[in-house]
Amino acid sequence: MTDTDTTATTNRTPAERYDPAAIEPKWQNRWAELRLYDTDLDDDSRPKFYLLTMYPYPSGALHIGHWYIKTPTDAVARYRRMHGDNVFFPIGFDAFGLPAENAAIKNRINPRDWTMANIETMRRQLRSMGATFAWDAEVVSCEPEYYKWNQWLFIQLLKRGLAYRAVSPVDWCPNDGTLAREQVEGTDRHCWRCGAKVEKRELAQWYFRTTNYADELLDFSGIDWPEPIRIQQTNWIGRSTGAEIVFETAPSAHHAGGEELRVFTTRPDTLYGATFMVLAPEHPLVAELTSPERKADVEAYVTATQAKTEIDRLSTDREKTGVPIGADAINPVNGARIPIFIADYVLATYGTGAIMAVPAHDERDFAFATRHGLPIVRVIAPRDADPNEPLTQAFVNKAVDEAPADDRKHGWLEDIALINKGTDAARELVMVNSGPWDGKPAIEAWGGIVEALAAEGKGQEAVTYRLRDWLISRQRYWGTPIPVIHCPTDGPVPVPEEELPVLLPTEVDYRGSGENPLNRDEAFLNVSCPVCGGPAKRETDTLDTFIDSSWYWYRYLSPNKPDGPIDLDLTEGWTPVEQYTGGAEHAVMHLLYAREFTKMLRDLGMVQQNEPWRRVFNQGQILGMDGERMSKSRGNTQDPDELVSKYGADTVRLFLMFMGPWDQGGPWSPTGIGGVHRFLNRVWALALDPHYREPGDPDAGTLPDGQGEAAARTALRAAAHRTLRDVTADYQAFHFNTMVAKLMELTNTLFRYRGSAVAGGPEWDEAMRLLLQMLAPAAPHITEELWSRRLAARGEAWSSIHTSRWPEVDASAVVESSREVPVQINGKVRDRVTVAADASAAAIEAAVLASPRIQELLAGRTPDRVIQAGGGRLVNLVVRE
RNA sequence: GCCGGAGUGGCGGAAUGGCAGACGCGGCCGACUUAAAAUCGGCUGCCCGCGAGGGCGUGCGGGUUCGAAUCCCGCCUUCGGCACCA
Repeated sequence: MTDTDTTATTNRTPAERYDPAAIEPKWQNRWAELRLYDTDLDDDSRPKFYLLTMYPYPSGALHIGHWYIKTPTDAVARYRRMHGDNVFFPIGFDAFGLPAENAAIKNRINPRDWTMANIETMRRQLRSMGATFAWDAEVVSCEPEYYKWNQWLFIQLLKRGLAYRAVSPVDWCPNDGTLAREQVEGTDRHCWRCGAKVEKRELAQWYFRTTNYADELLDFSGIDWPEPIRIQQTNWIGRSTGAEIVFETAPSAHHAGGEELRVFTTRPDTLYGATFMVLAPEHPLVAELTSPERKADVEAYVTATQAKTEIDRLSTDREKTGVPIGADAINPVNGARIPIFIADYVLATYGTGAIMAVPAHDERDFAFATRHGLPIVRVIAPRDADPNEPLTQAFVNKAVDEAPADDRKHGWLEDIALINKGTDAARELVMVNSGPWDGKPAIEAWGGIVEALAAEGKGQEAVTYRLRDWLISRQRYWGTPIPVIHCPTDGPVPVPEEELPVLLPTEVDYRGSGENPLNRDEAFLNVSCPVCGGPAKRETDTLDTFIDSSWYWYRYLSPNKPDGPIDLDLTEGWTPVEQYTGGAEHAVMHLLYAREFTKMLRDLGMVQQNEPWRRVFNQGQILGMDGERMSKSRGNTQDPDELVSKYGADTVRLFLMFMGPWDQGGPWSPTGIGGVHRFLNRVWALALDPHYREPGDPDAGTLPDGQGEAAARTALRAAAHRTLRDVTADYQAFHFNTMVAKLMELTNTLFRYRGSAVAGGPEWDEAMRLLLQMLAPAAPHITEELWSRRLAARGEAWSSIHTSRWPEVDASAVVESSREVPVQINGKVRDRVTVAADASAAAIEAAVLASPRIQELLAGRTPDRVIQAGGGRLVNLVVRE
């Protein structure tokens, strides 16, 4: 802290210094006392505006990244209130999750104690932002009052058949149990905690039937979301239309054959070109079909596959490895025997876990065939081409490559349609090496072959998705216990609703391991079966925390409702949420899970809407100075408290908004925060002392050259209203950085007139009022202070600037009488001419041609063309050389 | 690897088919001050030129257009996500 007493000895300014430390707590307390931002959820007299920011994970202390996320959203809340909206802007904590367990194991404390202490710290820090959260509505997801309803909803979904149990593999460490992907380290895949080699283990786990909703999730109608998020979700869902085709295994020395092998393909038209088949190494028939002499190789390959991540397996530039299993399949259309392989580029979780390989028409299959010396048979070719000429690469579709880019995005079927429409790139493609189909147009084969198969019961059209059902089981302590009891007689039985919540035991001993401690908690584990009363075991898996975050904003509306998760009446009045803001890293998973969960809630009758949020804005992520993600463990966090004590909350808020576009994020750097602080000081100085003349400015107190007093008044008013027009648009579009820049510009303009004849006059006064109101949502404390002084000076009773009405643009103030037109010759700016604001095109052209500089450059030539762009905003003279 | 975003002065960024570099930081110069700090004002993309002025310039290479940071094609770099981090 610097000693501010020295100001008394300088004659810099007679006015009082801007001291945020004195102002900010004062107004924060005043707002709290007056309950200025409490939301009356039953007030129907004003438009409702539900503004939601992603509830934070209580990781420890707030860092600057939290401020980056929250303060612009708070500015929006304040901006909407100034428009008379009834704004609901709640906050809570996403309190279950892995970091609490990691901290608990490491420090031998209880995850709940760790979490609750962090929440306490973060609550205090969130208040210091001057944010207008509706704290009464707070939701903390690790409280039984909340997770009880996770359990209740799970049971409803189970009864509806939307939750089910299936076996699937997890990454498993013998010492620490199930591992998250981030807990598996290195190419040798060892455990992050103990270093042991990670294995796969098959576990029975719980799922939600997400895929039921796949088609509906592709439909974004009725919501207004940024296109990149919609595209990412659409690609994540990955709908493909194709066919399921039934192959049969061929008899062999060791095997009778005749098993069905179903494949999914998007290219049934290429069926005659299938020269081998590939199963996922995890395919259930692999063990059975493998011949004795291939067994060792196949098993080794299966084991090797387990050590690979899906990202590795799907990488298109990796060598396409695989091994034959010593069995053949029979192509249903021509009876050809084709060898069966396993290869890791085929995934068990997609389609049927098996493909027919058509190397001539698929790049991955082509690579595999080339590597393993398998035949490549072309079945589609241009009519005039030699069908048996060897291919150097997969013939995916030459016509597609030459088609206009927009058309190329569509699939094969559309491309064929396009070819038949006779586009420039169109070329007639015909079937070859395809028995009865030879010579027929390729466009007929796709549907025709599927139809023929269907007639014989050997295939049908099918749709498959990249999206998989949602695995909701977690082998962890710190989460919502799954309310199920496993009875040896009755199987898995839901816990009766009147016994909810199934409480998480408060005492927990990790014994230094990541293994779920619930597995050895005898008191928790041993229960009687709700059906037969016999001895039974409680489920020890807990729910994925993405479930907590899939409905918390509904709970905010009635956080204490004792007899159900959601208040239907309030929900109907207040949701879908008008605006949701949160990190871009959530563009797919959280934002998709929660959409799906909302649709399930709708099907349970808990809500009457299809989508949870009308608008979504993903802000960028603020990184540490090292360019890495900010985290306590990396030690690259910035403590906002430090900055707040030095500059005040208003400066920090404003600086975060000014840094750059909000959806971009970027590495944190405090460089430049002084400039924002200086800006607030200038606003302060203008408001307190309009007549002060700077001794350091030679022009202080004078009007700009050639500007009379009347013109100065008009110019001041025009600047204020133009700023209001632009700033309003910027708030609306979340362009906070340019919003601040425009307020700085207006401040600079006011500074130019400070101490002059127009300072303190009605136009000045209006400009000051607009400046304070425009700045109020972003810098709430300083504007409230200056507003209160302004009211006092005018002898008016106090009322908060934040309840004042957002001003209206006076369009007549914005219009100008003349404007400057840049003049280009062949696209290079060579001159500017001034014309009347309403000058006609002819008048502009005349003015341009009359310019001495332009005449000189034209040197007697007449322009070949005169282009007036944007209604005469710019003129381009085209002169041929 | 796949999907999505971004690349512009010394730095953060503005401009999304029409004046490249708004606004701010930093730097230089000046005013005020005994002085320093603070504050205020001016200049500040690069190159050539005393100057008037000219040339070059938005990651790289091509293209469309009277006109491209912006649109299209092909690359490069970087950030986010890839299903048990939240």
